[in-house]
Amino acid sequence: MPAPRLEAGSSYHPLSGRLAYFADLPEREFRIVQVIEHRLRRSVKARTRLAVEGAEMAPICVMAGWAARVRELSDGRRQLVGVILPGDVIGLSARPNAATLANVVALTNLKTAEAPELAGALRQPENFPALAAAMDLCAAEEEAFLLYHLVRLGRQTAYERLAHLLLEFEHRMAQRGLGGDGAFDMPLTQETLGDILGLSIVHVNRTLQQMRRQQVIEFSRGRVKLLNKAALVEVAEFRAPQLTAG
Amino acid sequence: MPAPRLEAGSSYHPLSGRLAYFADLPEREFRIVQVIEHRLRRSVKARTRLAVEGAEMAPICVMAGWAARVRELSDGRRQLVGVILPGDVIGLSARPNAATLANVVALTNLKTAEAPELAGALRQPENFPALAAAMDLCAAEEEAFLLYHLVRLGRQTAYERLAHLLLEFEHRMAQRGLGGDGAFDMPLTQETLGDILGLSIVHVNRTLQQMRRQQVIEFSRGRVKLLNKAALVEVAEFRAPQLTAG
DNA sequence: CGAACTCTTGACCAAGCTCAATAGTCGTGG
DNA sequence: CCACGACTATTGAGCTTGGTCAAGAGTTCG
Repeated sequence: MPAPRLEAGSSYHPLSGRLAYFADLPEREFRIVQVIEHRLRRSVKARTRLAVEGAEMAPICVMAGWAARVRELSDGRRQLVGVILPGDVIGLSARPNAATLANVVALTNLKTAEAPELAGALRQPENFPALAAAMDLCAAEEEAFLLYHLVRLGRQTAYERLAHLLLEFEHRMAQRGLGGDGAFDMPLTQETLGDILGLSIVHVNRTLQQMRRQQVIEFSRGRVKLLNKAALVEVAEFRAPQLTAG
Repeated sequence: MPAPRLEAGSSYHPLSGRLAYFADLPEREFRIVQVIEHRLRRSVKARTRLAVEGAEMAPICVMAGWAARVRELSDGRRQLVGVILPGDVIGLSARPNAATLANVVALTNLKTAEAPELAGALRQPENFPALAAAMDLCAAEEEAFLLYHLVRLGRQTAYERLAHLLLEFEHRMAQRGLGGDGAFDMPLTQETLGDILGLSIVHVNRTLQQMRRQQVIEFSRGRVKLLNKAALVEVAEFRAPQLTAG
């Protein structure tokens, strides 16, 4: 696995990057996030199972590397039902004893940090109003991405699916201060992209080639550059999630 | 639209049927549910839009009829990202000002009842512990169904998708006291099934015919009977969601 | 430096789509 | 209560997107 490339500034702190996107945290609440980000990080090897479907788990924040929620069929087919980027938290639920709904596996080597404070804050929103609100918005955004995923799989062509997925990744990475200007690290194999997009590895390859030939993307050694974002937005009908009413 | 067929007993009360499945509500909390169920119901015509993406909305319980969460592409392709059955509540969020994430449309004529009390209970779980817990489980179950939906669309064949969907419906309908013995009302056109399953109307038809020929299902005039549930479970790899740890 | 992944490309195949035509159903208005 | 119009279901024919199989070339890491 390629070592995570480090961007300027906030990239070391993807969790606070993400939460800051959703709410302005007052000093007292921000300190909780800092505690998590400075906590000793655990190294996790690629392919390790981080969570088991049906089991309970304590909240963990992914600080570096990518992971995914996975469902598998008995004959080996598998579908990634969610992609977890640096700054995402897994095992976070307002409800104690919540069962995890899908296995979670590390797609690359990871650095993780435990984050029990976040579960606590979620259960006492009156004490951590901004933090709880930001986490609620994170949860809503995750649901929005699930809906994106459904539309991609149900009604879009391979080309549209891939374009839409890349735009989602670009949006999410930029949000947490990783990448910018349409460029970001995407340490995924084409096989993994296939398991996300519901496509065969061969077809993922051909679709990538087509986008390269048309000069709308670059993608090599784990780094993506969107060369013609407007064209991608157009074909994929991508719109960033709109989470607040008004 | 066919008039909703009425089953024995709790079918008039799909909301309490559903909540009772998840928690034993003490008298005091159950009364809230009864208030909602005896409230004057509003008739909603098929195809009416019940919620608009990005807008805020007050909680509404569907008491009879089916609805769906929908995403549409500009060229007319559409994907139903969730199916709403009697007893399901839409617009329920712990967070005030929550934007709806997808349009909601009535698939049949509906009877609906406003349910603001549920939002209140969700925000004061200490006052309504059983009710809040039941609603949390409902929300978890809904997420589990979203994951089912992703696997169907991403990695299953048309036959498997349809089998899996029918089993999900059977499970959900039985849970709220509608149908039983593998039979239930499903007032959906084949076009709608296609928009759920990511298939063309023609292919839905052929797949249904195949199942009928094999005598694993009956489906006519809005009523489904699963004649060989074991076979369906086997091909679709269906497992009812497991929501609590331990 | 070799083993194990990963990517790439060609050739062929098939699940599922589109188009088209016909037959049934259902709800509504007269 | 019936007839009409609008949906809805069914079926055939031919096509396309994306899958499978296979083989070779790059990478990467121990």
